[in-house]
Amino acid sequence: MRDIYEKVVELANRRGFFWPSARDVYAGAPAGFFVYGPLGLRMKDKIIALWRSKIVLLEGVHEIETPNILPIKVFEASGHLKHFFDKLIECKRCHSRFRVDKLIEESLGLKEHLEGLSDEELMRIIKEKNIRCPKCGSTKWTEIKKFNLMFTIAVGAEANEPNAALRPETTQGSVIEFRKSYIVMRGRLPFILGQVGKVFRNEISPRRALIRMREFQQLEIHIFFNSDDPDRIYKEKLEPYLDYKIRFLRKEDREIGEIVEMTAREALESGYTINSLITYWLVLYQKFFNESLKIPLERIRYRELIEGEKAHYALAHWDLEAYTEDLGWTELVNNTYRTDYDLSGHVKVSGNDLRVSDAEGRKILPHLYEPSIGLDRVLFHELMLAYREDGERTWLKLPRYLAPIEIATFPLMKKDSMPEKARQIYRELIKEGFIAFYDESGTIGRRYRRMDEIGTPICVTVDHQTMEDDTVTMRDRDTMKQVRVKITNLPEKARKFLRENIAIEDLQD
RNA sequence: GCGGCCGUAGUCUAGCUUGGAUAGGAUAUUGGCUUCCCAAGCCAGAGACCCGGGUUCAAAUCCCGGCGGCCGCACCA
Repeated sequence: MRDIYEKVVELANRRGFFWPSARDVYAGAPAGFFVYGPLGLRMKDKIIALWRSKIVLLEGVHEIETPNILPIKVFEASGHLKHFFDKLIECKRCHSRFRVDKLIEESLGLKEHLEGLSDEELMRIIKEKNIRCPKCGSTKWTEIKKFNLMFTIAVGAEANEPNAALRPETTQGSVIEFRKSYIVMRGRLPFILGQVGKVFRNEISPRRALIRMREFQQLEIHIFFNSDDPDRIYKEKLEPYLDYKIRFLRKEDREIGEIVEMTAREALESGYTINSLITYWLVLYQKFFNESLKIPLERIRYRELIEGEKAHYALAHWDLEAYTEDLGWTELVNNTYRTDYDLSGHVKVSGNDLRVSDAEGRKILPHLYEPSIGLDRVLFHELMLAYREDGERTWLKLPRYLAPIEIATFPLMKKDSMPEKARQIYRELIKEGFIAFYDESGTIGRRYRRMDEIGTPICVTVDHQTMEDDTVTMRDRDTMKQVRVKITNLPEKARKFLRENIAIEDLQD
């Protein structure tokens, strides 16, 4: 099955998970922006809730919220400005494009970078040195084109020039608020901030639905730690997981594509994962994606990035990737060791001392390790991995606790007080905290299929027998099997079924 | 942004080559009949030619531009 991608996009659009923004009303609406419909939004909230319960709360993360708009100075300090305004030039013959500075540096064998030069100066070098296209050898070039990969804006009614930008990552908010957060929370190192937030990147060509968007959402953890003592706390925390196997695609294995399973102990002791802190978080996130988000281990790997692929701020960098037949390996989490790159950048540009005191009263500029989840990509992969069809029906075999509707209640027929009874059960389920849904339109079979298609794990049906003995049937989405239970036991049983990976038969009274 | 292919109801699609009268079908959806445990049937309703310009008596159809989609290249901090 190689067309699941398209089926999921179609289903998501048709049933209200997500769809392209503004397209129906304004035909030329730009790509890369998506609406989350009612079902998609619920599911997204559930993924966030799962992350909060499994990571944020357990790991002592202080979650904060920082603005989407930040002064442009911030991005000067973070290095984004320099790296976001690429100057590209295109070969007129073969249409290959190159970064102007790289082209000149590589053609002339220069070691010095040419960042300070103006467009005119760069063009003069290209003409004078007769620089050829590395691909086809032509010397005919277009003008230099600038690619602004950040959304800049003018804040203030009188501002004409851009003085701020939409953030391309939530990290900078955490970095510039780190010291304040540390003080108000009476922090000690390692000190952890977390953010759920929208970020904005002016991608050249957004593609593949939720995979590459211009506005998307990150779940970020920012761990600030003393680089002289990266094992503090984490040596003990890692202890129970030393035999846990982490799946790596190391840079030396990239050619053959072989994934190496390394125990946390091996990874740490060989120096590959640098310190206990990083090793622990690599373990934690692999476990989270496997055990909580239910992505099979064989579809998960950490891909080690090499020079040139790594972000400008990264000392070490692994992408947690997930495999699907349609999209291949896709990055879901950016795991970067950013050192003190960001903090020291802000110290330099702002002139402020951003160091904090440790327990012994020493001033420290902490290092930063950051696992950053691309939320939209995670949701999309959950849908792709859940998609099932067997010729008869289509269903989403989602982890039960991620389903946007948890339990549906139906009257078997629209008569004999069945609708009233089913509605009453529906209301009780809502009071019990379930996301419930009531439907009486169409035949019972059609209603089951509608729920299957959006991944609703349980369908409860009120039938003739209900009216006699106050029992209902509970139907399992995946097997279509039904058991009969007392209405009074329904909430408890449904809760158990949604939380635990048990069979419907185990709920029989 | 470049090259190739493409754009018709919510979804899938016929029609386009060779311009012509009410844009056809399937499915989903809404109301009614049927009364029922896995997308049954019948009746009725609503719903579309991506946007703009041009050629023409006449454009879904031909031409140009824009926007968007898919694949490849590039980009992906």
